Parts: sequence; structure tokens; C-alpha cells
Amino acid sequence: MSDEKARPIIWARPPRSARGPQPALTLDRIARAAVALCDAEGPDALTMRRLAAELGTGTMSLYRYVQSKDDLIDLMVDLTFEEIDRPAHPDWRGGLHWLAHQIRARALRHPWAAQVDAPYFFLGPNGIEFLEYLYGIVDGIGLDIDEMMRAINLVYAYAEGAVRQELAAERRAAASGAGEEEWMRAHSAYVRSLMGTGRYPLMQRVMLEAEQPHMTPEENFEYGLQRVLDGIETWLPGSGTRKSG
Amino acid sequence: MSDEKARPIIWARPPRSARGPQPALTLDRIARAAVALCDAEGPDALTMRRLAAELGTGTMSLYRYVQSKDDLIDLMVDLTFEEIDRPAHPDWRGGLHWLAHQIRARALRHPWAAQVDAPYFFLGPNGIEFLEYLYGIVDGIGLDIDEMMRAINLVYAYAEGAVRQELAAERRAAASGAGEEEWMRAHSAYVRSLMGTGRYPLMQRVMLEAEQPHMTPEENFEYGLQRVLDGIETWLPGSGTRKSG
DNA sequence: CTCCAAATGGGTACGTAGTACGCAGTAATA
DNA sequence: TATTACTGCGTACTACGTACCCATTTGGAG
Repeated sequence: MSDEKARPIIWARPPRSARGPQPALTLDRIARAAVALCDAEGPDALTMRRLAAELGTGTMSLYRYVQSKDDLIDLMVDLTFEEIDRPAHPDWRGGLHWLAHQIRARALRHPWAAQVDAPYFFLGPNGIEFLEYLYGIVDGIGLDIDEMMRAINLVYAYAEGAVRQELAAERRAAASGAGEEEWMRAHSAYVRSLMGTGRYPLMQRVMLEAEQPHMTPEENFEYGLQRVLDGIETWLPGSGTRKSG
Repeated sequence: MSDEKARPIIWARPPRSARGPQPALTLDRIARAAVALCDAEGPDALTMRRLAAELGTGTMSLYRYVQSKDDLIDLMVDLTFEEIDRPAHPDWRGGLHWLAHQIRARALRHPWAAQVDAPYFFLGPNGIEFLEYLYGIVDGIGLDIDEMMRAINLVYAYAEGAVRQELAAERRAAASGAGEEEWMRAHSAYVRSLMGTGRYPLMQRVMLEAEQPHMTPEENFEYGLQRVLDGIETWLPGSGTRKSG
């Protein structure tokens, strides 16, 4: 999660030998409990002590299953790809559209997952299955593997970036909402003073606009997504004009 | 950095009264030292004790300036927007193109900044100045404020998402590179075993491709960016021609 | 059946975070 | 000069990840 260290991939663990007591837990049970905890109370609630308590076991027992907390997070992130189903799509545009919305849905279900980076998530069983499926969407439409990668990466990049913005806005709204009187006062007074200077006329309009949004976050996401798909379409072979990248 | 708490905005602090000794430090000096530290040694190197040592002061002295480490991070993130210059652009496409590359350049300069989320960065002096400038790029081309927001958000979302992918790939490369023998062995053995199953033919092609990339990360970024700009162009009012070079 | 290697659960304790608290010193104001 | 509002900062508390150790359990070897 934080920095780099030599750490063997958790999915490549050697099989258990037959001797010794049966483990009371499984990696799966641990990871699911951790996901549930983060979903319910946010990433800060995930401590090894707390998770152990949740599972009714000793703290250090968890380390019989994972080498480190980062291992655990790899597992958790992989789990978030499990629940995404994988329908067939008649055309690439429908497929990529669906993909983007799946990425968004996953991030809304598990906001904590959008904040960690698990650089090897695609090596987990669910991650790799998901990616293999993804490439299937743009397979067989006349793109070489390089072009397929670029199409996928583009949609992925947009979806992730957009949903991060959305989550940040959500956190802001939550912070200025219920309670937090003091913060609210300091915050709005400061913003008013900024706008009072007249140096930020465009931002002023933006903020006024943001107070009464006429578009849901999803509509907003959808708008950007359609632009991205349009952009891909102008470039895809057999779509008339093709531009150089 | 992590979770929500009522915390007044650091930029709205009341002015110092005249009494008492002059402060030995300034917020600016502290924030710059922190940025330098993170740039040089990564975010994990940033501890209050270390930063204080770097500044030749006592640890707790820092708390005369910031209320918390999160405060400090807000300042740091705002600082990363300072060095971005703000040229005029003759057309929106050039402006948005430039914007995306600035976002990328900033993230490459300060990789740590792409990992934290500072939901209020735009309230800092540099952040707000930057955003005001951004909106200027798409001002006066026949868009209402809502459409302007969407155009900016789209480019921003793509750029941030893409650069996060790029940074993750960079970290992966660094991890499998020099040293880390053990990790390398476990990793590649595992990947080979996965691919040996034959269940992931597309991923196999992707990974082979990734080993000899024929596109630099920047070219890849540029490709996606052009698609995004194309997408905006097809939608912009009065953009009869979609080809722009 | 006996014994031991290999695995288990988990308690204790260590190192390192962020930071609350309090105190001594200092400079402008009354 | 006394007061007051600051300052730097040492001490200490809480909470975290996790290294280390050991008693316990189990399956297989003799």
C-alpha cells in the first residue's frame, strides 16, 4: 500500500503440508471480513487487532495467513473484482461503456479500494479473470494487441479518474453536512472572503453552479464517457476518418 | 489524508497578534521542506520528527504552525500547483492539451501527490489560481458554465487516471528491477504458471507486448489525450469539422 | 502405540507513528 | 515594571504493524 519492499506474491503460496492442526480460518474468510469492515467503517477502521477481533481470533494469528497488511490489501482488492459479472457484448462500444460503469460501480461500492494502489491486483484470480474478459471485449474487431491495450487503458483511465473526483466531492459534501458546525462556519466564511476579492470570477460561477447541480454524478460520468467513446470511434478502423495518435 | 474530521481550513487562519517572539519558521518554509523530502525519499519518509530534524527544530514546534499532518499535506499539495506556468492559448484544444500535460508533469515531479487526496486543494492560493486559469481556457467559446465544467473535468479525469496507471507501472518496473532477486523469482514463476494454464490467451499477448513496449509512456498518454479531445470536438457547438491535426 | 516434525493459535513486547499537554522563555502592551 | 499573548520544545500517551516465542495440536514414521 505504501512503499516498495521485496514481498512474494500472495497468490503464489506453496500448498500446505498435511501435518499440524487444521487452520481455523481461510484467506478468503479473512479477506471478506476485511472488505466488509472497510465498506462499513472506512479504511482507517481496518487494523489487524480490530480485524482479528471481528474474526474472533488473536491478532497475531492473522499472520499465519498473510505476511503483512499489504498482502491482505492485495487480497481485498482482488475480491472487489469478483462480484462483477461478465456478459457478452455485441459491439465494442457497448462493451467499453459497460466496463466504465462497472469500474464506477465497484468504486462506489468500495470507496477505500479507489484510494489504495495495488500495483499487482491483476495477478489475483479475480483480477486476471476480469482483465482477460476485458480484452475479449475489444478482441476481433481488427485491432492489434497494442491498439486493444490503448483502448482499454483509455477507458480505464477516464473511469478511474472520474470516479475519484466523484468520491472526493462526496467526501466534501459529507464533511460540510450534518454536524461539523465549526468547520462549516470557517469554511464558508473563507470561501466568501475569497470570492469577495473578485479575483476569481469563473470559480465563483462554478461554485454557484455546484450548489444546485442539475446533473447527477452518474449523468456527469456518462457525459464524459460518451465523449471518450466518441473519440475512440473517430479513430477506429472502418469508422471513416482515422487519425494518427 | 486519511479520514474525515472537523478541521478548519489552514488557509483561513487568523492573523498573528503582535505579541510574543517572532516565529522562527514560516508555513511556506515548512511546506517546501516537506515537499522536498517527499520528492527525494517518498511519502513514507515524511514524519513530523524527520521533518523537524530537517528544519533544525523540535518536533512539536511544527504544531505551532500546522494543526495536524493533514494540514501540512494540504499545504504541500497546493504548493505543487505553484510552479505550473499559465500561458495564454489561442484555442481550447491547445489549452486542454496543455492542461493534460501539465497534470502529468506535476504527477511525475511529485508522485506522492498523486497518491494522497486533498479534497480541498483548490481552496489554497495556488490551487484556486490554477483552477481559475483553467476555466479561462474554455471561457468564451460558447459554452455555459456547466459545459465548461464538464470539459475541464473530463480532461482532468483522464489525465489523472492515466498518470496513475503510469506511476503504478513505474513502481512495478522498479520492484522487479535491480536487487529483489527473491521477489523476481517468485513473481515470474507464478506468472509463467498462470500463463501455462492457457486460460488467459489475451493477457498472455498483453504481457508479451508489455515486455517490449514500442511506445513511450508519454506517447501512450498523448494517444489517449487526442482521443479525449476528439470526443470533445465532436460534441462542441459549431465544430463542423472534426479533423484538426 | 510412541514419538517427533511441522504446523497451529496467540500472548508479550518492541519500534515508530501522530500528537496532547505543560512549562519556560520572550516580546509587545498596559 | 507587570501583564499578556505568544514562542520553542521535552515528555509522555495512544495506537499501529509485527517480530519473537512458546505451548498446543496433528499426521506420519518407527
